[in-house]
Amino acid sequence: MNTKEKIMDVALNMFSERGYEAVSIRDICGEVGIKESTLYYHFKNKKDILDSLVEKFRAHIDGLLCHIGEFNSHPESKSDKDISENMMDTYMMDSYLFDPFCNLMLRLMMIEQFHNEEIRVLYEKTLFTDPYKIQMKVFKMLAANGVIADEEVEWTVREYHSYMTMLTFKYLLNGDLTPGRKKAYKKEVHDYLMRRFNS
Amino acid sequence: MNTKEKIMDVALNMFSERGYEAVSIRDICGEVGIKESTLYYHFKNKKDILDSLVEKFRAHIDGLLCHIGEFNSHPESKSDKDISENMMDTYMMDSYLFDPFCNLMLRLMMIEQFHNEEIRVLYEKTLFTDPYKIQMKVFKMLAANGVIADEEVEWTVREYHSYMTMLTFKYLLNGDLTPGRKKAYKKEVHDYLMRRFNS
DNA sequence: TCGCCTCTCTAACAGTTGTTAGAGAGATTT
DNA sequence: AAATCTCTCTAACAACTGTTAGAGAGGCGA
Repeated sequence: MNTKEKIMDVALNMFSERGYEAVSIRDICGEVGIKESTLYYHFKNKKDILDSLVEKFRAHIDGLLCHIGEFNSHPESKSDKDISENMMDTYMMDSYLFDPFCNLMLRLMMIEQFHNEEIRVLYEKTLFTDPYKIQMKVFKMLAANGVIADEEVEWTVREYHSYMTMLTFKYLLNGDLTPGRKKAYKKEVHDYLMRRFNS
Repeated sequence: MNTKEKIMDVALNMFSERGYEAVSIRDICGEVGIKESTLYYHFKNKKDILDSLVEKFRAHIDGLLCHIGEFNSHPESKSDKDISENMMDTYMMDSYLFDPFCNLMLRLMMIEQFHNEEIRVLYEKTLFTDPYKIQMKVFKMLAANGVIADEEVEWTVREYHSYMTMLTFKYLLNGDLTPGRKKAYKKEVHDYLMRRFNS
């Protein structure tokens, strides 16, 4: 990890805990182990660090969404049962909520969205719009395979989406992401899936 | 509204948009129209403003929860139908989510919870634990009145709670609380209630 | 009228903020 | 060997931070 990456890593950790404005250049440099002027060799100003993080995040989720799209068009490798059990907790929200970079970016976006419209739009897309779209895609596929009825799709997706969103805010975007909270999240997801789709 | 109240009002508006640390004493005093030293006559330091807001919020929700408790013990004044339609969107979450003071406090708590354990606990209680408890109480009453089956109560509450929580984050705690977002929230609540309990 | 209480002011403090100019060290290219 | 490029440093800047000492003005009861 080079200096520029180290700066972004440290900055994200600090921004996601205390907010962008509350973190000083000296806080970041102290943690990285460089002088302030060195930071200005890699970034043109403080805002540039935030912009770079947002840009990196965009590229990151574009990659993930693209990967999910590919998976959806080649589902033959798995049985229907596997899809309903496995896909949901492996390929949908978890992949970008458990990932440390995405998780910290979401925290940062949760803080900054109130006074930064660009971040607000990205925040809404990442937590609400995109997951809903992906989940809709998956459930439509399940309906096409006869696993659930066509007319149930819309409200099944809405309920599923709301449940996962609530669990995300309650366990993954609440305080530190401790092993305990991760475990509680996984248990709740499992309990919901068992009751809703395996009974 | 006296000076102290004006300071708290302005401070809450600024804290809830930019976060506690990002707002300076001079920002607040400038907006209120007083000199910095005057602020220190009313508050012993900056942290004291935040603490006073949290204290005021605690008293505020205690009052609301108490009021809901009273209402629940005198339900005779309404018919069963009224309860299932009216109580849900009038007495449960809306009362403290639409209220401007509570809404701004929740935004502030959303920002500060990541580095303030006291606020994190209050945040979790306000958005997750308390609403779930209240909703459980209401649905148990509905079950006692034969409106829904006893064994359905737990998961009905879980689903209802998750749906309302998702809508809260999506519409009431996302960007400015515009009339448009308020209206969209109400429409989604109405659609959900119609489908889930009136079909 | 006197002193007291409540509230606001002017003026300043030491420390922190984002940012820049310019120099030096090491590696790579000419 | 000379020149260039990449990266880091020292040292400073003006503006801003939270906070305080102390004075002044208006209203109150004695």
